[in-house]
Amino acid sequence: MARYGKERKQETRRRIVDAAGRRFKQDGIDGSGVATLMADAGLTNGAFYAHFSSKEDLVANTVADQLEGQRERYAGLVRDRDGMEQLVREYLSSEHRDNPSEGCPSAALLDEIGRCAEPVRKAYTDGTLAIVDDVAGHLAPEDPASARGVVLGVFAMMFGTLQVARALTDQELADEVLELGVQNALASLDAAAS
Amino acid sequence: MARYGKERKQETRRRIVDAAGRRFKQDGIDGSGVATLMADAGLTNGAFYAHFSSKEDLVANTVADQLEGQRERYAGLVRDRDGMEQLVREYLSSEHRDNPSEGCPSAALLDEIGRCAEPVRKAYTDGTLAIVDDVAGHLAPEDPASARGVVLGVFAMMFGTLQVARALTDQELADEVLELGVQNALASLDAAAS
DNA sequence: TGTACATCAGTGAACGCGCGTTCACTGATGTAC
DNA sequence: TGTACATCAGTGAACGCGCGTTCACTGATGTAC
Repeated sequence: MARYGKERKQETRRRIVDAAGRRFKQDGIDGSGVATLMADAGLTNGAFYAHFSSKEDLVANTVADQLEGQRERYAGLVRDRDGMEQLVREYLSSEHRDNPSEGCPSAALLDEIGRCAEPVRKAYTDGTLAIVDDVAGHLAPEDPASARGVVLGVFAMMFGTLQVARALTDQELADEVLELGVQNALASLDAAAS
Repeated sequence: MARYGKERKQETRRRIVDAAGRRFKQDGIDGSGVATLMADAGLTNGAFYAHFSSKEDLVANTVADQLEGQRERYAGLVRDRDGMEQLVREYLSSEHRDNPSEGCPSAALLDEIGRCAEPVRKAYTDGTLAIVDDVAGHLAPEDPASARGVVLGVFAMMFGTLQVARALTDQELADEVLELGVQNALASLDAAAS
């Protein structure tokens, strides 16, 4: 099955990383086995080690890829206040709450990432800071450095809020928490922009 | 080894739940095996099913117990503004960040709890609302119902902030995120109290 | 008071299963002649 | 142009191990006589 052009292997690797991103966010990192991930990607377990040196290596690459995907998703929204508001409202929506596998990796995996070894946390730190710097650069173009902490704080708030909304069995209360989160996030961003 | 008074079995159960709380917060729920938990409690694996019907049963009971422990810890602090500030500063401290096994179960386990079956999420919902109602009742005694959402929002923010601080490899940045979180939390609580 | 018995919390080996990882093999392809 | 060969991504069985759970057994105790 080999001796295709080298881009063929890259495409397969991409399929594995995409499948892992979705599966991790749905079942957790510890909750997703290598054989399942490979089946998701349309392959058998043995092929895994032609692409990654270990499961942890995949986790680090998947975290980086997921965050880069988020950054690109946000890039178009982050250019003006209306876009920022749309970002916040989409993030703290019942659709996002109910579809973790298509959503934000931080909301789905953050406490597990915090328990991972350094390479995974490094990938998380770099990927998150790339997003935060993007947002801070548009929010306060004259002083992005000082906006960085504020933006990271707003994201941290949104991560926790979405996680709480997912854990609560009282859906009405979860909806209320999301809506209050929207108000808080917008207020913080508006304050930082002025 | 039996035929002790019935409080003897309760003490053993308590040891298991305490050990599980610490171990879950350190290694995650999926990352903690029953045999390890029982060894932590000074027992062997077989005794587990004399106390719990399944691992999930233990998880639900441990989540409830951990949150009740948090509630009691907060009860003394929540009575005035100085206490509230102390609560927030201790929560968003580097000590808490660096010692998850002795800390808040929400910060350590929230995304995993969100993936659990209904009984666990119900235990989480009830335990968290007990804390939130305690705080809201002291923060706005004349209208606790309306403060409930605000307080839950502030806690959600603190959960996400501590998780981010744990995941970042840049400790200085993590410290900054914690300090900004303190400011945000206090501002929200003060606004709700007025 | 002393002895035989019933209780049942806790032991530790075993169950089938899925985990992460390894490896001998396959077979479709690009290349060399 | 046609054929033999080298490549290597992917296969699928197997590795040792720990998982959650079950179960026959143990032995310290409270109770009955």
